[in-house]
Amino acid sequence: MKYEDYPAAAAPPGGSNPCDKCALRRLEAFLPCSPEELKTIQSFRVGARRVAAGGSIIEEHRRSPQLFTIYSGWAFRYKTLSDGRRQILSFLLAGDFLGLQDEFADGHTHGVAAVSDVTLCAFSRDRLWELFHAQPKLGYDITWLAAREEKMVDDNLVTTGRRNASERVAMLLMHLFRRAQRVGMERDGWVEFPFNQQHIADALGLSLVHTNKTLRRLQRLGLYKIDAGWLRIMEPHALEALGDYFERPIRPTPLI
Amino acid sequence: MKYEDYPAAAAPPGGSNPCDKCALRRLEAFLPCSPEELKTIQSFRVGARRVAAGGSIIEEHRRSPQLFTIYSGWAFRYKTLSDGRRQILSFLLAGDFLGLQDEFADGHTHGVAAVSDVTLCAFSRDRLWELFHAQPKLGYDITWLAAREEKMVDDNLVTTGRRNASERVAMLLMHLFRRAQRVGMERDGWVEFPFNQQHIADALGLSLVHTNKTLRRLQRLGLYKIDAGWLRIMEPHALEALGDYFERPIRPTPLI
DNA sequence: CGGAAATTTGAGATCACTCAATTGCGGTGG
DNA sequence: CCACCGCAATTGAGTGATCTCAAATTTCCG
Repeated sequence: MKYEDYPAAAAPPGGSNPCDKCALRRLEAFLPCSPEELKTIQSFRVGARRVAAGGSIIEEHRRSPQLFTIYSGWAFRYKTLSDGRRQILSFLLAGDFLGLQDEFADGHTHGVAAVSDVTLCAFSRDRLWELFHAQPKLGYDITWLAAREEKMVDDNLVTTGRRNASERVAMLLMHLFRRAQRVGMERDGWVEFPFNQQHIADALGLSLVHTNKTLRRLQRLGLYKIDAGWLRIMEPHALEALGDYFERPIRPTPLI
Repeated sequence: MKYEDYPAAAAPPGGSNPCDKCALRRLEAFLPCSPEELKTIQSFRVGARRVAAGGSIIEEHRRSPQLFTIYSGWAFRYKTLSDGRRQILSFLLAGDFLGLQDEFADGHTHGVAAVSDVTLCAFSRDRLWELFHAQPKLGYDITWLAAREEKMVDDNLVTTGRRNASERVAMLLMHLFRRAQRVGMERDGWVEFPFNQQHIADALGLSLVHTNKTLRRLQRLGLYKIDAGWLRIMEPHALEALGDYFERPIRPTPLI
């Protein structure tokens, strides 16, 4: 695995001292961070990266030399079986930290791909241990993020294992909407929604055709609207009840 | 949440200085640990707990005041929907660390129940942060364990989302066998297998009846045997190929 | 030995899948 | 400006895997 295999780091978003000025840190969704921690994060950071919609962020069977925090855009983690069946494990958006699993498993974890154009902050994997050592608090925070991500996968597992098609779709729409809302992506009740039906099918463990039919049914019931890549939830309570999924207000989380 | 709600800690397995003498630490599956780390772990430890087969280790909607490492026996993490449908998220056995998710989510994560009789080492949740602070290496190890657990849930999600019934069963049998083998539970090719078909169905997202029929089919093909609560894999290659699941030798992991 | 729980089997219903064709839409070249 | 292309979305039809219901049968346990 060589660094050169990766595109050169682009200019980090936000100028020369980006972590200070990072727009994400102004959101209520994220916990404040001491100047000292910020400095450590900054030194851990090696640059930014931009991946076009549809592009690959981490190859499925390769170990990325970097860890990332998503700055903007939607991505997803996935695994494929040898005959091509694909399962999306979870979706990622601003503030999500990725690449950690690779640290502890010898490759063969999961791939990450961009749905929309994605901007990422890149961190040096080599210095991860150093980070834990220098600032135990940041280590604790990373554990926090890992636990939070696992909780999301747990939820998805319940969905594919025990919910029927309508319930799955209802739950996913609410889940994605709420998460986007949380990081300030809502505009007049609409949220950017760059997913196609194949993404949804692969996330829910359904076929493309059945996903389409289910999506249409809920749309005809007036529960949600999708227009030109934007999503609006018309009947949040109905969708939550249908999916038996009640997202409680999420506590602020750390931002690395 | 009061401590009194929990049964009093029983005598820790292994005597008065158990972490030193812990039988698990002699296994190749676990990384060695410096005397200093061991001392910190020891001080973090508040006792042991024993839960009878079928008993509850962590209630689904309550925050456990303790974290645990499994010392012996099989357990599982699960979630239930409001109408009672249950999904098993993952199985736990010796060396697995549990209760971490609760640290970062306000309850409402998952329940943990014992399949066989289970013995656990209990740790004080209050002192978790202190542990990260005092021994960053142990914090790093806990993150490692969290990432490893997430990887298992990822695998299960692929299973319920994209594998058919036979593939699911094949993959689960191999998975459980290999994990038990890894921590020294194999005896003459057999491994203790205290699960009933409802457990398997709930883990795989199948109905009980269909699980039974699938299990029988694979058994009639001579791929495995179950006898008096013990499992033997007769055709590992066939099961691995069927499940498209090839467990690679797992690296030694930390043991907290 | 008796009773409860777990397993097994059969039968019919249903949800989700596959195959196949059509429609809608944005982009592109003439 | 329009015909044409490719991809995503949509719809229909028939199939099949899995589910539910129901009833044995076996195993476990007191």
